[in-house]
Amino acid sequence: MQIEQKLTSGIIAAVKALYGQDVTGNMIQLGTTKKEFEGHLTLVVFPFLKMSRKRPEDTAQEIGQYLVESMPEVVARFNVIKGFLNMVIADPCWLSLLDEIKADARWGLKAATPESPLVMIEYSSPNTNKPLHLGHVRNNLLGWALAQVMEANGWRVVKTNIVNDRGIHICKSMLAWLKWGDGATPESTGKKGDHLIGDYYVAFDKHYRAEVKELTDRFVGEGMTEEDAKERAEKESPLMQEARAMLVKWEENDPEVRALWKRMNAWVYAGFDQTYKALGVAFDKIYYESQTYLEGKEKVMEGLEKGFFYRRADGSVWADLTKEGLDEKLLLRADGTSVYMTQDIGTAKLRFQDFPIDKMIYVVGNEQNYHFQVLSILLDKLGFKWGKDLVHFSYGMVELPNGKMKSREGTVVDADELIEKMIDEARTMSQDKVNKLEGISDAEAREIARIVGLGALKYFILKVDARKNMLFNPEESIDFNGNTGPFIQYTYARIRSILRKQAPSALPLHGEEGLLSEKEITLIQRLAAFGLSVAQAGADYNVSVIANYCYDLAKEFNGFYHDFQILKESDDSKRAVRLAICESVAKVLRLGMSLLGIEMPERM
RNA sequence: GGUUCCGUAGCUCAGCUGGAUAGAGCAACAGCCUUCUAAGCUGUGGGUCUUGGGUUCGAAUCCCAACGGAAUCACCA
Repeated sequence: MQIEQKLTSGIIAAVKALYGQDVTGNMIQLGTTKKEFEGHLTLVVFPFLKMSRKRPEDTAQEIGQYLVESMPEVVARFNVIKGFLNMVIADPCWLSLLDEIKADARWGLKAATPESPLVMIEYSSPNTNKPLHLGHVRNNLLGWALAQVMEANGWRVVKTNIVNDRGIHICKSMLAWLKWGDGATPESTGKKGDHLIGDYYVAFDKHYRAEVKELTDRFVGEGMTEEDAKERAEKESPLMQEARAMLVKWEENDPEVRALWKRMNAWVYAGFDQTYKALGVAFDKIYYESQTYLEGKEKVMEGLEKGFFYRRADGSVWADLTKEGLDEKLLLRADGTSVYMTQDIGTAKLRFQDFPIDKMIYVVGNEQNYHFQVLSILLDKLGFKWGKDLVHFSYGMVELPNGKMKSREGTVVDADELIEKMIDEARTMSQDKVNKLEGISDAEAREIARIVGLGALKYFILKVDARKNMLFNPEESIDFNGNTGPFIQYTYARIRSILRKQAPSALPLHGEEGLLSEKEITLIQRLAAFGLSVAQAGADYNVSVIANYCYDLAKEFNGFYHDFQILKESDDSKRAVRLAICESVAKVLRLGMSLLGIEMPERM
């Protein structure tokens, strides 16, 4: 950083001295010099041509000359190609920069203070009627990583989860369990609670569809059209009617239904906790929809009084958003019960009571873009200061080679199974390389496989832009070579192996010419840029920036590792520099990957 | 139809706050382990950046339009 700053003020002085004009910071375009040219930093001089009234080449030449003369300790020499001024930065600058990086344990990261603005991030938000799948995995990993990135940008962060623990879908599982469960529990079956409940949800669906089909056929036999018959069958299905009756009982606080509900939800939570723990995600505050779903009404009534909303003849309450280019949106049904939107308003109210929120980020799939567009307008109207600028961190779907995941067709990729499979594959992989893990206990080997397997999975998901739909091919998607989590972990493990043999010593800060190679300077330059990636990831809500940064750094380091000796370098100064680079690369890789929630193994 | 998002190598993706000859990985082929961990490194082949206009000294990047794909437009959540 410091080098760019020095250069910037040097350039401002140069233009002033040469052309007698003031330049603003944004006219100064300093970039990394392309590999095929000599130099480290490049100034684009086109913006200055109007001041110099000279050809690009001459302008660049003049500025370069001025810089070399005025600040030789920074700009050692330069060359000009068209309108580009390529500058070679003097070695001592790089050395002191490396020293700075080495000394800072949290290089590139900002720290929050009690006065920092507070951002609440909602993510995960599961239904309690079935286990988590790959879509949830993407949500959870993104939410966690985003929280880390915001923290690294100096925000105070509250991670929250709104659990959808009530509604007809839960009743379906409950009913199925009562009918066909025969008292099965996680203990009696040895099944994870969420999977057990999921099984009954599926069972309900299966029976329900059979029932609907049977009824439809009967109605068709009685002369109805296929379409009408199906509609009637769905309406009259005894199973569905039973489920609805159960929901009514639940809302009436029926002790028996409530007791069963609590019992079954507890099983699911135990299961979720296990999956969350395996994924390495956690929450600061969990809200339950059963406790919040009534909260929104008051706010809606308030909006009604203030004339933001209106009431229809049947008593239902609506928001008219046609002026905003959207539709009219229902907020309260005619019977006074709330809908999804109302609940989100209520949750917002509770959250604002609990925390002094400056910014709210919802990590929710892109199928709900419209919902959040509306929610933002409504919260703004209702006076939430962060409503207008709420962020819907909208991520794309995970698709399988044959299309979308569909629970009905059994094409859902289960989160627990996937995690287990990744760890197994990492284990198999490392067993092919026994020589490396010699003398390692079985427990350690398992821990490494866990770190690497999860690293592969997490990196695979987080390296792509969250907005895009992504393809997951169970057979070939998750690799351990190339642009992958294990590649970066492996780079880290190799460095750690070196550092175990020799710790870095103090740097020679005024090395003689030729102490640093171009590869080393490139690495220092890249290390220095970590903070920029962190800032960009935070500003754009784009965690993939961090993943790509880590990959580039690891790739760059591997080239260096291949070409240069480190421990065997006989020149003490050179060895000290190389060890410092090793240590710094390892540190920044660890920091970067930890923003993604990816752990790093000391060996693998 | 309205709204939002996406379109870059055979495949999966970077690059998008305008800058030099558009980059990685996978897959294919050819090399590199008696030397710090080969989950690595090096090389070869592979591109009308969907198309057409516009702005600019300069466009994959910004603007407009078309085409192609996705999501959504529920008294489900």
